[in-house]
Amino acid sequence: MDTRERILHTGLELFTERGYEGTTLAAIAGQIGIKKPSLYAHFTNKEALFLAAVKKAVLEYNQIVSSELKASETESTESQLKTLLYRLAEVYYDEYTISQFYYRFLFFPPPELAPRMQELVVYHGSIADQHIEAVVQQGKDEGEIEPSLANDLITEAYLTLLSGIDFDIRYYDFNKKQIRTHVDRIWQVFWRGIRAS
Amino acid sequence: MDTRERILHTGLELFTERGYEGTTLAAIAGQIGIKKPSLYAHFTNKEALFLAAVKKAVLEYNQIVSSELKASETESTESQLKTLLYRLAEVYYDEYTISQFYYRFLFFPPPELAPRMQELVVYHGSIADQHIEAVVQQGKDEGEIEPSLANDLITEAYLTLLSGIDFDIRYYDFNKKQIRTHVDRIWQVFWRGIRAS
DNA sequence: GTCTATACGGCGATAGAC
DNA sequence: GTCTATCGCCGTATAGAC
Repeated sequence: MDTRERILHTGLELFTERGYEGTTLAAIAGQIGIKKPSLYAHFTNKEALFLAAVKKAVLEYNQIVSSELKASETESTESQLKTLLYRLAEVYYDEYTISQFYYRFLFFPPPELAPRMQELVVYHGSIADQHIEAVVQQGKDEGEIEPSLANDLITEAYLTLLSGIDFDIRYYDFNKKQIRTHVDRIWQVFWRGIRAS
Repeated sequence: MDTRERILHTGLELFTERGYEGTTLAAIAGQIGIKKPSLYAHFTNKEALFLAAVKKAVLEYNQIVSSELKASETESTESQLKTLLYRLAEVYYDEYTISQFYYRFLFFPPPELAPRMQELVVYHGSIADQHIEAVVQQGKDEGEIEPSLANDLITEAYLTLLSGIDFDIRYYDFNKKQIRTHVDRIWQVFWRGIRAS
């Protein structure tokens, strides 16, 4: 990993933990074993460093989500949708820094940088949307899912469920095992809500 | 409102918008028309001011949630649970500063203050838990809700749905009308999941 | 309880040698 | 590309008059 990458990597960690104003350039430099002024050989200033970290986080996070979506196997629709919930929830643990950074600054950006950050954020929502709608349609074709419920309605509910799980992980500080149990439990209600009657 | 209260009020606003390190004492003082050193007549230092704001936010937020819970009327179980979702979601808009402050610093506290903050946070989860379980039980008694689903299972799913709505408001930047539509839509799936078959 | 004046440190950023 | 040295500014916090 070259120096620029090491700076971004450490920057992501520290910005995640301490926020934009709470993170000093000296701390970033110190953690990778160089001095503060050396950073300026790689980035024009603190803002540019931070925005480069945002770009990296957005790209990586979307890539992680995409790869989890693609990895879904050809199981039953129910198990496919449920497995996807596990996987996307577990991104929080397996890619802790990226996902914490992503949500921290998506929800609470430094006000003066918010305009320039929005250009960098490409909503992955639409990618997930399409994928889930396709699985839902497959579930209908196979007679597993209630045909009278519109695909986009089911997808919307599913994504809100996913949001809720994401929220709960942070709010209740669930560990990986607790999250599995949590997903298992609420899935019973959700599946009952969309399965063919 | 006395000066101490005005300081806390403005502090909540600025901490919410700019974070702990991003908020300066001069900015707080300036916004209420006094000078920076005057703050020290009311709080021993910045940390104490912030922790007092945290205490205020936690108390007010829990009070708001509690009063929304108590306000539920004697309608059908379905409409009662659905109305509660609207109300709790709309707290975000009606009490924007308090609820943003609450979640910002619950999820992303200044690391050095996290220990002292935890003492101040009393989870309102258990209050909501009990209330919702009672409504669920009532729904079973009246034959509206599927009796084979455990009360705590339904409550857990309901609260995750609420978390998801909270998350979506912030993530998609929904306005009040969009949130009503969103809740209406996902409620169809959730209700189908818990209603008596 | 508010003010002016000021101390003190740490911040982002630059200059210039190697 | 990294360093030492240093600048200028602004942050929290204190002293002491009114």
